[in-house]
Amino acid sequence: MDSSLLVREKKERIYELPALDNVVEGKVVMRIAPGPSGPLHIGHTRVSILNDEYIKRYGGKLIVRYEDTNPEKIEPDAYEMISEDLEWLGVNINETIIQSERFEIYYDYTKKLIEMGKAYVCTCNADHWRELKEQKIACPCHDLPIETQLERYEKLLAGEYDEGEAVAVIKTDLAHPNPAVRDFVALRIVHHPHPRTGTKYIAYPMMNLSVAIDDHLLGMTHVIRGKDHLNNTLRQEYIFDYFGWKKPEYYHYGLVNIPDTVLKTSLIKQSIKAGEYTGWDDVRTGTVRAMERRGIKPEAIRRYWIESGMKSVDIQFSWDNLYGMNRDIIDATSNRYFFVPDPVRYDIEGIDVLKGQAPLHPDHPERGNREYIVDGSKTIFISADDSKTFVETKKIRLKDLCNLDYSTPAKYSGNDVSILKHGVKAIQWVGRNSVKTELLMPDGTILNGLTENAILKEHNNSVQFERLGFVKIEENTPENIRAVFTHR
RNA sequence: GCUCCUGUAGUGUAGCGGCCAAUCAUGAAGCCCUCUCGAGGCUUCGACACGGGUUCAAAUCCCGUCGGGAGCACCA
Repeated sequence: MDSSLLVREKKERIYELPALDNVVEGKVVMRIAPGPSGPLHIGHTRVSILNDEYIKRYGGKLIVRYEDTNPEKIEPDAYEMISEDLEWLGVNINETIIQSERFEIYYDYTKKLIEMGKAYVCTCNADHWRELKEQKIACPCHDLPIETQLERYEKLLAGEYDEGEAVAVIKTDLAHPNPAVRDFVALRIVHHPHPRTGTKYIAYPMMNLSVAIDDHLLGMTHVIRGKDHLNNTLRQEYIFDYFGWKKPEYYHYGLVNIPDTVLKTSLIKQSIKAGEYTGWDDVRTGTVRAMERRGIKPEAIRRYWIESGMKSVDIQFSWDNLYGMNRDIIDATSNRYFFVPDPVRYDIEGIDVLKGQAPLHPDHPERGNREYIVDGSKTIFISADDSKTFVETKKIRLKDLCNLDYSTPAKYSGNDVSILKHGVKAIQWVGRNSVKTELLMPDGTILNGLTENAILKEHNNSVQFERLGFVKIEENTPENIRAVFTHR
């Protein structure tokens, strides 16, 4: 019997996002709708990539819509930062909309809803109103005549109410079994100045109002959002139904739990202010800018989210998986160099001059070599950790140079590579002509050390420090090298 | 409390009633290779939450239990 028949064929799996429903090729309109409270973080990249992938697949238009309807939570720089982040991610934006420029539109539609008897202006105490809702009871304002509602509405827009004194409310179904969808606020009063419109407006739309109106007006055909918006979708659908608008296809992906990462923009902002973080790109945060700084490629992030799909199950984000994908991308392009953290000096005796060479990349010899000449006092540095090993094992190999026996100074012990087979360790080293280097680690600490000077000719900013891991170079001068650790 | 979403290996994912003694990636372990703790090659580990149904046949359909998550904001 032919045993090869028993071997199962290995299937390559192609990762593809699920097809969208009701697609008209070339006519798909989708949006990314960030609140400009800070730059994007890794969690935001999912919806960005998904939308971008679908528009690339079907053709159409991707709109970025800044949802700046809460003046108290706006970071004025965020608009610019978010657009930079999206560009870095490779997300192609066709149109940009800013909601704070569209308040009049929201006011008009709210007025129409009041005229239709589908909205009211409520002057009740907020807590009381909420309690009534919980008991499925209409507040006294709910059923006032439309004329009264309109009068109140004019007063609301004109600023005759103070904060908390009045809100415009969309009627849904007070008897709805789901308490989350019963009557929701559409407009509220805020006196806090808006970074873009100042004090021009005091009636601020709530997201369910502005989102529903804009999704319709901008012609959204498909909407992808996190599962946390499920109830908001239900609320927004009331507005669509009242106006008889065609609803987009909605998709809700599951929540992403991102472990060991600071994501909350308000916290990051606070830490920056306190001088604890160096900025929005501080490597201890999960911002897109921090990813970029650490040498994570946008292609890796994209692949990660495509492979994760769009299911509504809650998922656990895995840095290991992302690093694996990133390693796939940068390994071939990253040349190898020796970096020695916490250097310990050794002089070598027993030979006049040492020569050696190492490939820039072991899998790509055509790229050439790093050439080594060590003479004079034959001074080299190895890391404190390796030095400890040297003291213990009495024998070590300086990779691509020579073997050493322990003593002070160290003793040259030939250049027979085969000692590696007998358990001797090959370690990285640098000579006197090495460059002072700071390596920033993901926990914010700095590893000080020396890097071989061949790195000065490196143009690519992702390289691998042998036996340590991949790093991204931020500064590369004969005086100083600054690098950020990417991953192993 | 009410409402909604959801349960396939450590993590993510494929599966859409028979092709499933369940895919792929990542991870972990081992071996080979390599002058890196990288890459590559090979091998191994590891999952259908549970209980009932329906059916000739269930990971796949139905019901229940249990578990995870979200919402019930004058935030987005």
